[in-house]
Amino acid sequence: MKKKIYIGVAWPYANGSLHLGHIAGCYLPADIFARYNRMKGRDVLMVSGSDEHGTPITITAENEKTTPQDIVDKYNKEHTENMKQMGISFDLFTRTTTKNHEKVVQDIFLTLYNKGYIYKKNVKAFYCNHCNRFLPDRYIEGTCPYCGNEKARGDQCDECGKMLDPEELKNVKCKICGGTPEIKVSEHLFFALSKFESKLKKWIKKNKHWKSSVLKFTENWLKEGLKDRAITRDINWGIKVPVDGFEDKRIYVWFDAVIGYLSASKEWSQKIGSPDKWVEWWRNKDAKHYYFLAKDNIPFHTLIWPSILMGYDETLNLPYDIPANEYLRLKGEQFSKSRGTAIWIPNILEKFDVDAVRYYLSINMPENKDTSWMWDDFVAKNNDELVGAYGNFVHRVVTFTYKNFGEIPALKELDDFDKEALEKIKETSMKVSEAIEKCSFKKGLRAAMNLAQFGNFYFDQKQPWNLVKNDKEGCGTVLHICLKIVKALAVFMAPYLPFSSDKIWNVLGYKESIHTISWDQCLEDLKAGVELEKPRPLFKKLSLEEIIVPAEEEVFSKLDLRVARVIDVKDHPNADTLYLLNLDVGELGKRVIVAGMKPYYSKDEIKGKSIVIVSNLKPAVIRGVKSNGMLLAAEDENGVCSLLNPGDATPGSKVVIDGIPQEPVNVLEFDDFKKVNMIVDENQKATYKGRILYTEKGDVVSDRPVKKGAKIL
RNA sequence: AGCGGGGUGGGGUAGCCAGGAAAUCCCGACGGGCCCAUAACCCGUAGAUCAGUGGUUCAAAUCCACUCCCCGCUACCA
Repeated sequence: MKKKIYIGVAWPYANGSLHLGHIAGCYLPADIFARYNRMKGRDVLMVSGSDEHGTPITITAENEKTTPQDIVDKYNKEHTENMKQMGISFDLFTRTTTKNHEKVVQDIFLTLYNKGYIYKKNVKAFYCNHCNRFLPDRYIEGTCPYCGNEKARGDQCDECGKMLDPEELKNVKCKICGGTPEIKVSEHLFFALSKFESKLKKWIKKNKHWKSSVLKFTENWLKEGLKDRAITRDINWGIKVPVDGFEDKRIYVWFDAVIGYLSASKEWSQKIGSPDKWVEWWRNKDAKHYYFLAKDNIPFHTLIWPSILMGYDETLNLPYDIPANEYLRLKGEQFSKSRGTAIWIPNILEKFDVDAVRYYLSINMPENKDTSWMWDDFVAKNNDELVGAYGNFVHRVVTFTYKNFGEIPALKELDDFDKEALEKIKETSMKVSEAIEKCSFKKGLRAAMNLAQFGNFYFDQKQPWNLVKNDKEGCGTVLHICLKIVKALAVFMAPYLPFSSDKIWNVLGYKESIHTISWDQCLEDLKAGVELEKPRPLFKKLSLEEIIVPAEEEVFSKLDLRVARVIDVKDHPNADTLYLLNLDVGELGKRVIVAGMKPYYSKDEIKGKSIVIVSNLKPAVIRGVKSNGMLLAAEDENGVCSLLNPGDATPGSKVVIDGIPQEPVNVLEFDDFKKVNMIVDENQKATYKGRILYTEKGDVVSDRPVKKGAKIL
């Protein structure tokens, strides 16, 4: 029987688009691994799906005035589409809202319940009689017992930063209706994680081949002792609890999502018409289970999911390896759905070839530490490595052969260098294999790229352009070897760059897809005489200017910078360094903003001044007071802080710069604003990208002398 | 400030978890070669006290302690 490889990939949460961080973190490595193993002749089963239950989705639905089902349908469709576009070769990408999944989850739940691994326990929680529901912590507001802030949330006080238990709050209110909720006892079901502690410890001892970060993380959790966790929630969006008396509750998302690994395997079996097929992966001792996920997901896969499996059915396979990745950041910031800084898959695929993106994500994969998506680096690696080294080698070889022979020439006499070249292919095959088997994907790619470089070297040394004139046979041999290298490269790159590899395969005259062939094909002979197709360049060069400049200026144009006059200054009631400024913003009316200028300016100094504000910044509550925008101030490397002075421009008038159109958005996210880097120049003028900010009355300058290059925030 | 992750030639990195001849690869710089190829490719040269200090050891980038700096999350960053 063929070796079985099971690949489970983290389930993307269905309340937002996928971004590059998701792909680099788990989908791409999983796909590389899957494609490689299929070529190695192993039976691969790779599954995942959208994670579609839980509170955040219900909140998104409320915000968008629609139903959870709509939200989930929308993102499941998008995720499915994006996975396909990125070339992620799932055997099944499903969702947690299927009947099958519900059935499997309930079965596991009930079994664990009957075995005593799930038990009832009373929990105190706030219940709103008016809304007729239990309130999650974040829907509770009350007076903080520590600092007296009246708007502390159930889980935390924004004023003093203390973590709270909802019961500690005084004057508790329901955030939804404003009514007064009461504490009610609610019965919930708990999963007895603690009962698995010793078993888990034993099991983990056997898993020394895990990545150190995964091992360390898990051991830390175990050290602190495992706590039983509530696995039911007082909401109505989720899987029904198959226990009497829990009709109003649902199974908690994290519990249902991990079970997707099993339920999806079963669903896949049904879909291919052999419903018991999943057993070959799950009850076969020789099958190996791999789980791909990002670091924030580690304990769910190293502790919780194994516990569920152990408790449910001892004969099921536990994870063999969990090569969790770190994070991919965008220029130092983490990719995240909740912040506006990500690069979304739907957008990026409009602009770039999939394989170019896959190449950069692969060569830059956050295998051992966080890495960054840097646009200049993306362009450099695309142009110098993918296009320059790999693409160019393939193209120069195929083009040259096509022009001079039109077909694959025969292999004749070999000299030592030729033999070395053929040996190099074998060697690379081993290196790439070994690396991918160990989930060292970067290493594998690099090994393949080295072969491309060697190919260029060989081609150069052999000078076929000279040979063709007086030794056509010898020239043919050289090209035959080069084409063998090209063929091998297509195989080695197939897991990483599936689309371009397929193209090369066809150019070489093969009719089938490269993804159906065996890895060992990389060493097999080429048939002389096969006609070549007319070659086209595989990859395109990119230019940084086209990519990056519009992106940043786009953000600047969203700003609505205005002149404002300070009418009044007060101390912030709950902060040492903050003022409340009452501003006159002309046509935009009057408003209050919070400003951290107390250490730098006295009240008298500020009062009456004209300043510059970002008027369309998303309002934020800062220590209990809502701030409607923020003022611009400069701070230099010595810590000198200065307001920006718009001269005697009228309140409400616009602050603009030349060359960038003004298209202010209604609400500007703070994260977007942060991307705009304005500085003070040597003449004390406020600038963006070397262009001076000005109003109808003249240039905006720094109120106090600051050093050149002072950052404006 | 709390938690987490890092600091290796100009930039980006590998190696460090299982210490051993002063260190990998890519880009960049400089010099040379080639002209088949998407002004691509090939060869050569320069360039690192492996953040700092102290310790363990016959031996440390690799182990331990402390310090400094950077980044992410959280926060009276607005």
